Amino acid sequence: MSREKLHTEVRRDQLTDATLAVVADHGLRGLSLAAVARRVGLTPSAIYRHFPSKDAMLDAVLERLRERLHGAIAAARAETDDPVEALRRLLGRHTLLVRHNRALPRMVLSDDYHLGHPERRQRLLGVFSGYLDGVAGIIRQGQRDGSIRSDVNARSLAILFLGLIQPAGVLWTLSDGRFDVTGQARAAWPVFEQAIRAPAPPRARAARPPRSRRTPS
Amino acid sequence: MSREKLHTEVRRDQLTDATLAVVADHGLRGLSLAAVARRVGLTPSAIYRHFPSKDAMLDAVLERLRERLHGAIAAARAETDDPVEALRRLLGRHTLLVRHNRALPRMVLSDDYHLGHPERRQRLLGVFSGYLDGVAGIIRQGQRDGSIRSDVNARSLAILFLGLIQPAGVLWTLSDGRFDVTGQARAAWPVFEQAIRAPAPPRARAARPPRSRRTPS
DNA sequence: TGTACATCAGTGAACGCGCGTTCACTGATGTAC
DNA sequence: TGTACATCAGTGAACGCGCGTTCACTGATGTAC
Repeated sequence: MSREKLHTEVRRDQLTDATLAVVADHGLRGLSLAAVARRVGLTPSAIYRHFPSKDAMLDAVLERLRERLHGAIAAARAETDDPVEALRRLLGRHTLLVRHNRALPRMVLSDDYHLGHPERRQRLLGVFSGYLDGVAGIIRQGQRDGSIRSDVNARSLAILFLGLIQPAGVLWTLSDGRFDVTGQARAAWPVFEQAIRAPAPPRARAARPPRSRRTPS
Repeated sequence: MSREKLHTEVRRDQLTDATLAVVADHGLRGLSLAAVARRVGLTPSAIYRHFPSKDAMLDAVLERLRERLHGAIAAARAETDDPVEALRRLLGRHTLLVRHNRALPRMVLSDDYHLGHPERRQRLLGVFSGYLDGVAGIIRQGQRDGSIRSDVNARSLAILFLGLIQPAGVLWTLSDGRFDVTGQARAAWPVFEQAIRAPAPPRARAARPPRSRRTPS
């Protein structure tokens, strides 16, 4: 057959992409070296020229996802100084990310990926925590400048923010793309925005606490 | 060895329980007939006396999860007439459900379970939708009696409700039970409650819209 | 209450399959002279 | 610019393994008489 020979860095990139594509189409269960190799136009055994094992290849894939997630946060922060607006943009970016990387929810949520690999679960938890830290950072900025309520800790609000996308992402995956993630994000955002805004604006009109009957204990 | 012979209904129950336990401990990837059989004290081939295939056994497991999820909704509704209070109780029940059924998030979220089985994905989506319908039902009741805002459709709010638990459940799974799901639910609930409450109470004080700068288009 | 028999939940050996991985090899590519 | 050689990305056959499933069988259990 005499296949083309390419440098290992190029192949590593191709293989990582192909892995993401296979996972997007067939899930982690359907991820075999044969499927990845087929997509790139190689023999399964050729993969071992570029990765020492299937696990190592999956690690490279996780690293790529980590970059994209953290990139979304950095981009959202760079675009504006208003923390609430940054969150709104991050929501949009994250929604796009999920839509263009069907493999993302599959890999992050599927236990197959990390069960039995304690160090990998640790890494995945790290990616998750890193993302939450980024969100919490934006929120803390808002709490400092008074635009975001301070009576709930930033981390809890960050997880709540994740709740804007995650269930929608799951529904989107389950419905095979028929569920309207973007629409859900658009509908849910104003509710979230209103919920996190600081109750009393700086220019006080009436120092009345929010309408909730129960005061947080 | 002369194992004890039990009626097939009893064994089916045992096998379903054992499957949930194996999935909880080792994930769907670690779910083998051998592991399930070992847990019950049987030979792998004995399972075929009670289920025609591994898939059929998994279907029975999903049915059990469906019952528990829907049971939580029914119980929450039965306990109170106040829709907001019903949601609060449902959150508590759902949290408990996740904590006692580690297999629940694993099976519902893991694509391994449904990828390549279109009819099963359909069923899973049905379970999901059924749950959301139940939540949306409670919300609609609140929208009718004026306790829950009507400017956002009930289904979107229901998905937002799911967002109270799902990311926490994922973190809980990833951290192997170290993440405090209950605490997160407790912190997030007041924010959510306040966000969904109808902006203007019936006894009108001032017909001013909420503080959001952007009006929903 | 005892006996004869049908039922059916159990066993264990064997199967075919797909998988990740290894290994000896090939031959294109880049480099030193 | 040509030649000789080391490097290294490719191949394909073969491996061992675990898995779901089948099958002939066994023997306990429940029932009809």
